[in-house]
Amino acid sequence: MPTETFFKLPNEKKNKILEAVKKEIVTAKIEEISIKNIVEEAEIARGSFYQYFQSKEDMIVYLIEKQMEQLKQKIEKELQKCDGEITNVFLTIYDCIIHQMVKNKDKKVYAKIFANIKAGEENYFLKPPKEENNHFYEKYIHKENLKISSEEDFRIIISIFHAITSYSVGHTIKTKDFEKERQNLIKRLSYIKTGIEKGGSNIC
Amino acid sequence: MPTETFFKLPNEKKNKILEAVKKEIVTAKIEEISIKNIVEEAEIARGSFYQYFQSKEDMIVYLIEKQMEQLKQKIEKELQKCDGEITNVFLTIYDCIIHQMVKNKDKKVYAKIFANIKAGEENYFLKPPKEENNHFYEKYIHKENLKISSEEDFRIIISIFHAITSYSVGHTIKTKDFEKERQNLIKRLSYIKTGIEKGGSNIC
DNA sequence: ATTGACAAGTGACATTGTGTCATATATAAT
DNA sequence: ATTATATATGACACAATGTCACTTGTCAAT
Repeated sequence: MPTETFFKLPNEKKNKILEAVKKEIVTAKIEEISIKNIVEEAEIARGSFYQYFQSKEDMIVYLIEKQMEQLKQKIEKELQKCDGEITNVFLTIYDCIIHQMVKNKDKKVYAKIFANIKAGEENYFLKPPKEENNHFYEKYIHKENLKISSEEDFRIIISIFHAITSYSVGHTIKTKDFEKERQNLIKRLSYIKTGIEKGGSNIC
Repeated sequence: MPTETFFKLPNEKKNKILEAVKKEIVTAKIEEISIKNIVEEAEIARGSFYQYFQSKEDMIVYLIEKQMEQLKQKIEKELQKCDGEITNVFLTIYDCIIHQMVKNKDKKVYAKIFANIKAGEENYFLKPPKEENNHFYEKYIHKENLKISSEEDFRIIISIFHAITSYSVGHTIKTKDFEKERQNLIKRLSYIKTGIEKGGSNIC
């Protein structure tokens, strides 16, 4: 987390710094992000940077979490309108993510973040389904049509959708073929649905 | 790729260098891998390192691909013994990967590699199912029981299994609860199977 | 055995970047 | 006006990278 000093900064200055950070994240490879470039761009002294952030890491993590918080809000907003059918829920989530990477003011930042999420890392946008997170999904997903006999089963099903959605996002970044990849996701969801839906035909 | 000079090196020296690289990969955070440490450990001059490798990147990529090649061979060997049932194929792949991270001489290297695979990156062990790769899977997977009406469908199904397996590997690294995560994967595979299998009951 | 030409090895060096700290400046508090 | 406290600064010590002019080793041709 940034220091109190940083948060007390006049908004204009704070924004100038954050914009400089974003510019650097977008421009450089993640591992080559340079504080030097950031302080030059933001027109602050090197020492000041360290008055605001503990370290480079600290700054990157803060910015990522900030962006992900915005994404999460967008997702929640969209999910209000969703019918609760599980495949639609995850398609909505996918659409939100892609929207941020295509239409958002900070689209390049989002793209960079998503391209750099690691397998063994916490995954901000869709947290892996732990107990606490379950009730986030419970709010939006109708469970009646699911082949589950326990909370555990529900968690497993969520994790399947989570994995497929993440995978599709990753591929979309790689191929940049948005139309095609969305169709592929729909097909994947459809396949899974037939398995998890009682009775189960193959419509999406 | 390393230079010709590197490949011409006596095996002993080559190994000493590779072991030094592995040690550094295991010890340091991926983005903090230091050539300084490597040349000290391997007892070669800094300049020599650059005679062998184009860059740090080049060296890391080479080592990762080398390890992944070994993994791939192990996977192929195990798949020979497999019955061709798609869930068993992917469970076998998962088991091979976990085996490398638990029992192999270079287990820590594998763990580090898998923990650092990014969403938007090529994924060495199980390449994303493109046309060329399909026939790798075709060799080992029986298609008769799958709900497919085209090659495209087959690819989609493979990608689902691919995503689930990757996800499970990622989680296993994170939780380190091997037993539990394997059970979870089996449940996931079982859920998916019911969807892709004609008729489809829920046995794994 | 000597030569010479090419391959391999070396470490000092220029460059770039990091995080710190003593000092300077601004702001608030009495 | 004076003191205290918070914020800003950039020079500095340190560390790592990649390069290059130079040394050393190898080996075929004479």
